[in-house]
Formats: sequence, structure tokens, C-alpha cells
Amino acid sequence: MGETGSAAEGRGRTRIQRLNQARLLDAALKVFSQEGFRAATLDQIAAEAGMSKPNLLYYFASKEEIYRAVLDRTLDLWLEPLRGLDPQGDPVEEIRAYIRRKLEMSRDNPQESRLYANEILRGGAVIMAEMTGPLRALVMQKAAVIRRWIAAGRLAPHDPVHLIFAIWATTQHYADFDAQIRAVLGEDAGDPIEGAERFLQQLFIEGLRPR
Amino acid sequence: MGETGSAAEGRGRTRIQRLNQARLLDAALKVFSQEGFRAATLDQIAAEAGMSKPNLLYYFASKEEIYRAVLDRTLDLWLEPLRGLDPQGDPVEEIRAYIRRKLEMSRDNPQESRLYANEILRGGAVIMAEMTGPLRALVMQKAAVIRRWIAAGRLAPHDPVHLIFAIWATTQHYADFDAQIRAVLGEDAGDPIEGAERFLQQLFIEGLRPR
DNA sequence: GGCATTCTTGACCATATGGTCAAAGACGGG
DNA sequence: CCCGTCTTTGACCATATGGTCAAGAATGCC
Repeated sequence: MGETGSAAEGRGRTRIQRLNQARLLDAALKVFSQEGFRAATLDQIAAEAGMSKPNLLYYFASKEEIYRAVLDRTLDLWLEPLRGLDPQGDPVEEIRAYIRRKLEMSRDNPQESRLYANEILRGGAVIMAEMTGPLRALVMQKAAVIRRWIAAGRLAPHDPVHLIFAIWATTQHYADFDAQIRAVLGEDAGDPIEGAERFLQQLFIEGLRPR
Repeated sequence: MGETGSAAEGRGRTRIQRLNQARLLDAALKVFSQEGFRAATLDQIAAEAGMSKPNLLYYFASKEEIYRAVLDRTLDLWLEPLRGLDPQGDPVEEIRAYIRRKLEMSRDNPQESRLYANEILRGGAVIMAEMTGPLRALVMQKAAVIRRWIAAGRLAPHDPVHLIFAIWATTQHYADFDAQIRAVLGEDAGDPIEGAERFLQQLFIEGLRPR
């Protein structure tokens, strides 16, 4: 008897299950990231995945379940760049590398970024537990690393948590506010993220004051 | 004969019209900013304004019309801080003041910020004209000012448009991602924006490199 | 105080949407 | 190639939602 897909992705038992769950999660990411939870419809997601709505509901028991599944799948990807901040590395170089990784993420996975933006704008009820749990813990851990760097005089004194917020804000901005950035920059201008990389590296390290 | 409110706000002819249109726009701001266009419902907005749905539709002919009215009303407010960047002022002090004004905006008008974030996440079709028109023009004008400051050696050389993006991103982040910020900081910590002000002023001006 | 105009809303409509169900169709081990 | 299991979907249901309408309630000018 089928436990009708109440388990998330990797747990599909048969080949067809794994394939279709993956197709559905991709489709759901696309739709949820553009529309947000409430405005997205199961018909849209099913159509995007090339199947019928009842078939979607065969794999995921409800709209909320597939939404949670997409969010879960994305969370790890989302924390990875910060995890890579190496306490043993050179502080300035580590921050540079973190900014670079986050910008790559905005370029290669803008949908994931918008999915989170949508969720958090709505209040983030669905992922509140991840935020006050693993996310908060990781931020605190890396903030401690940065504080040690500062204490050793290898970084100017700044609040490390707000520093992390600033890196999130500036890098994710290029995914979340893409429409505005293209409108302001004009269509002709090349990839905004290339300019962003140069600019952010310099701003974060050197600041605006002339020397 | 009633032209049934097809005009936006200030144009209400009678006292009751002005009052009710204002009440509806406030309610609409609240609901649209939290839910986004599609997920918001007219019933919600009407209830929030303390009246019936047909009465809402007496003042605004459709959901899209009240949505546009809210967006329009907010746009000016939104551009004001950048308009205040004074070409005659001291460059570092002007940037500082701009960051301060934008942070105040995030603290005092977070709903407006989220309204825009929602709209732009969806692709910004409704305000595309404002973005490629007035917004783009203002950004280009102020970018020219910043470029002159740089040419005069009064600011370190940076791409001025990306600088404006970075200020938008970091300051609006505290309104748009409020839920995440509070989750990471914990409930106890005071007003996040106070810490943000100190941090951003320092980051933008001095950067991270120790000296 | 009476009347035209402006406001307000209960009842209603068409459509969209999350979700159910039963029956048909594809798969795969024996 | 047969049969039990897994997939798939058309038809359907209850509810929500944007919007209409006609009639009643205020309002304000004369």
C-alpha cells in the first residue's frame, strides 16, 4: 500500500517516485518563488511539472507539504556559503570569499533566494524553527570567529552579526530585486553581478573614505 | 452622478470620500504589504478599514486600482531620501545622512518597504514605468554627483550606482527581513536598527580592513 | 422639512482553487 | 503472460474570491 508520498524527496522508493518528486519540487520552486505561497496554485505547479493536479497530490499530500519540502531542500544550500567561512584562513580573504560565494548563489540560484524572501516577508512562520535554531546557531558561531579576528587586530572592529546581515542584504539584493536593478541599469548593461562583485569587494574591505 | 472613485486619493470631493479613501489606503497598505497583491483579499482590506467589500469597490473600481493607488502614494515617500543627497554638502557626511534617512524609513515605514519588495519580487510589472522613468533618472542624476565627488578625490573610487544599490539593500533589509533579523538576534536584543545604524555608518565609511 | 445626491451593504454570481474519489492504465516480478 | 501494486487522471465538491446590483440609509442643500 502506498504511503502516498508524505515523505520528502530522497525517500522516494521507486524510480518513478524519485523522478516525479524531483520534477515537482523543481516546478514548485519556480512557482512558489515567483508567486509566494498563497498566490501559487497547485494547477500551476502541476502544469509546470507536466502532470495533473491529482497526481501532484498523490506525491505530496497538500499544498503546504510540497511548500515545506521545497523550503527544506533549499535551506542547506542556503547555509553552505556561511559554513565555508574558515576560522583558520586570512580574515580579509575569508570575507572576500564569502561575498563571492553569496554572489554566485544569487546568480545561479535566484529562485531559491526569492523563495526565502517571499517566506520571510510574510513573517516566516513556516521556517521560524530553522531560523531560531540552526540558522541562529550558525550565525552566532561565525560571529564568534569574526570577533576573534577583530580581537587579534586582523579586522577593523565591527558588530559581526550586522556584518553578516549586510553581506546577506547586498548579495541577495541582486537576486530578489533583479527587476529593479535591470530597470535602473538599463537592458544594455551586462551582467549586474559582475559589477556588483567588484564593487562589494572594494566597499566591504576599503570603505568609502578616500586615503 | 458618481464617478465612483476612479480618481486616486487627494481628489476625493466630499469630506466622507477623503476620509474613507484614506482609511482604505491605509488598510490596503497593511494587507498588500504583508500578503502581496494576489494573496491579499478585498474582504481583508475592507474589514481592516471597518467597512464592507461593496463599499470598498464604491471607492476603488477594482483590486488592481486600489493596489496602484497604494503604490503611487508610496513612491514619492520612497524617493525622498535619495533626493535629499546634496551636491553641495560634504560627501562623507552626505552619504552618512542618506544612510540615516533610509534607516529611519525602514523603522518608521516598514510596510511601504515590504509593499515594494513584494511588488518587485513578482517582477514589478505594475511599477515598471516608475522604475525605468523617474527612479532611473534620479539614480543617474545622483550617481553623477557621486562621480564628481570621486573625481575631486573626496570619496574613494567606487561604482556609484552599485553604491546606491548597496545602501538600499542594507537599509531596507531591516524592514523586509525583520522576521529573520529578530529570529537571529533573539527577542531580548533591543531595536535592531540602532545597532544597524552604528554598524552601517562605520562599514560604508571605513570598511573592514584594519589600520 | 423635503428631496436629490451620496453612501452603504446584504444577497447574489461566475470563476478559481485546494482537495477527494473511483476507475482506468502502466509496471514488474513470478 | 498474469496478477498485484503503483501511477495517473477526469469528474466532482466545498469554499473563497473579485465583482455586480438593487434597495435602503445618511447627508446636505434649498
